[in-house]
Amino acid sequence: MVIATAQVAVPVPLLQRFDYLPAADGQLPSIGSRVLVPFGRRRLVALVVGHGQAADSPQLKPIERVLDQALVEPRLLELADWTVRYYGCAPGEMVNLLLPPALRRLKPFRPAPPGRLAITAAGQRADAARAPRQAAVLKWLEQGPRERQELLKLGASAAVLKTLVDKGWVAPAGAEGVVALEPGPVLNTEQRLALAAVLRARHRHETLLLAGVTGSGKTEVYLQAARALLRRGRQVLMLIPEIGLTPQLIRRIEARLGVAALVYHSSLSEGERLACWRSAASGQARVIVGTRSAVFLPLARPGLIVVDEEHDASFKQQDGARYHGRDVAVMRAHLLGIPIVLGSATPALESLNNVRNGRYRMLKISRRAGAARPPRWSVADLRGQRGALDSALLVTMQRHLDDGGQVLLYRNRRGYAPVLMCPACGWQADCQRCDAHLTLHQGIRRLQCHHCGAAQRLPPRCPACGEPELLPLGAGTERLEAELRSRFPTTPVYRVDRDSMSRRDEFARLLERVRQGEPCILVGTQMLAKGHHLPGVTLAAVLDVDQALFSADFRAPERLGQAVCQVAGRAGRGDRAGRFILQSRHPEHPLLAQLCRADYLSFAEQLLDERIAAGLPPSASLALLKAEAHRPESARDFLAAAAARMNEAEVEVNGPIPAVLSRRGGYWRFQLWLQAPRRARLLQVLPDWLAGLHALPDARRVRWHLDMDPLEI
DNA sequence: AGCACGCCGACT
DNA sequence: GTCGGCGTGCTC
Repeated sequence: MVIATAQVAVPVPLLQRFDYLPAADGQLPSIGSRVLVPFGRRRLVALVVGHGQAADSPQLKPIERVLDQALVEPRLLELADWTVRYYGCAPGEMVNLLLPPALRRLKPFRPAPPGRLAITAAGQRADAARAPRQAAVLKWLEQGPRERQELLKLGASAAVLKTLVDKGWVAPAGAEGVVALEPGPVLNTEQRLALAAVLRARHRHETLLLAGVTGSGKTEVYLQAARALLRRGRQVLMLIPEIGLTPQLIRRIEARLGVAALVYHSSLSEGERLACWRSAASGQARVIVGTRSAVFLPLARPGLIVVDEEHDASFKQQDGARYHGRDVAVMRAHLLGIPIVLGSATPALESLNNVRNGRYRMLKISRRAGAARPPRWSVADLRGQRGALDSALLVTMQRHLDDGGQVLLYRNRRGYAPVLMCPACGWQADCQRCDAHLTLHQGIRRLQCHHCGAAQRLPPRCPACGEPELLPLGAGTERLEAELRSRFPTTPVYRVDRDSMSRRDEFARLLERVRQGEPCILVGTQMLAKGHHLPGVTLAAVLDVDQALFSADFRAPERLGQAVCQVAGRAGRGDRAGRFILQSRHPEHPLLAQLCRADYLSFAEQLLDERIAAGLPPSASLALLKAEAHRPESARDFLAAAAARMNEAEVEVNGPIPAVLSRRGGYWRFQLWLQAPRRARLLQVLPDWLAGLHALPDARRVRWHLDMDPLEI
């Protein structure tokens, strides 16, 4: 006998859905319902993803309770389903993708009091003359939203705050509605054309790649497009790579669009995430800015998706469901039938390839906004130089500082020195658990492994031979900072990296100070290069590009070009001309010549030709099966068994080969390359193959996962 | 992933 | 005599 069942995605790493009988009331919950199900000896929060029929069998259990009928709308379910199938992960991951943590808990979630409070429109009209304590709070909030903690410190009591929230005079910041509007700049011709193209697509799906040089005012295009859709009552979702500078972005969006913008990312508290999730689902949140996980936020009236800095690798999730936020966003816009704008000064080759094959439309902005001009480029030859800084660069720096300019130096290595060596016996400080050197951090007198986090005190002498003077080799940002301080004693030197900017507002405050315009030197890592507008910077330099020139990773040239162009893009964004210098010991390297000769887009088009010629992504589809184990043979044998089971002529299998970092955190890492000229074919054969791997005896002894469209090899 | 069951070594 | 190590089996 067959009976009707609910197909349920249960959050376990198994490749099946599970069938359940209706709950005690006999009704099957509708698709998208959040349910509580018995699972083994446990009870789990899960999602109904389908209805079906199954042969009646004693192993079928009834759903214990329906927590929310039809909580997740079908199109979002479809998106999550596409994601788990495309990336080869367990259907149960859908639960993690679709529900905020608060709704994945067994216990009903008690929302914590909101972090930031703001006065509402009703609160502004309210007459609280008879309630002096409430009036005081309203007065404080008239100057802008404040932290709850801050209000309590000022003397508000929790009871007063609760009363105000209950009356609707005060609300969690972001839900308060209209903010004062600020006029924006006038768009130039290219910006207007880009905006017009986005607006033409407003009733249908189209992927628009907004390739605008650094400083070209891409954000302004997003904002005006967003405004048009907001006017039609639609919501706008904007994805950004990292949360570093969201407060500034939020302020700008609110000031220009006159509506509250909500933030969604994983470092919010569970309560805040839930509030944002609900607000997005209800349609109350008009603009939502978030990191990749926000791509799965429910939207009542979606109108436009924007992915800013679409080339950025942080859109790729590196654990759990390893999805690419940009690519899922494109799929979502497709399912919703709405336009999506991918913006970048340095688009990913994947996106450029999609322009070539007609899937995306390119919108170019080739000139900077306002009066700013592109910086002048040159390469400095580091050969024969003793320190990490070329002497000609130092002279140029001095000249720019004397002229009242600011200098920005990029070095992609934090710490004092990447290697610590004994000059007597050749010993080097290496990580015990990784195939890597330890980085010297002089300030805290420690050696740190940047791959596994291991740290130890700085040894007073060589552990191998007793030599007391150990030699730091190479220079990270910390050493550069010290060297710059001694060479420019009267100029402020600011270091920007994860070590020096531990608190988020610290960096924001520094940027604020730098924008005052006083001459200074900024030295830092990625953090410094990403999208900041620093009009006072007239000179920017990349201090060492050489390791990228000879990397084994086929994406290294692309990443190098992106980093270089982003750093160059920091120079000359104000009214003064900018200068950009690349330091290298291989100034004649063709890649550098190519980069300097052309703009990023021609450089990238050429790289794309080379990739296509070599049959590498994005022309071919690539997936990596990555495995790691304490014993190297376990990982290698597992992958070898996996390789033997792939019997598809169209899928080329390579490996197992050791990963670039062959040992990390005590695990030996290997990978198997699966490459196919046609993505569809690869996707077709993967599910059965993966299911077979789960059944392999070694599958439990080895940590492994599939990485579809890997960015890190 | 959890969580149980099960079968072998050092402890009150 | 038992507490607990982790191998392996199962989850609608």
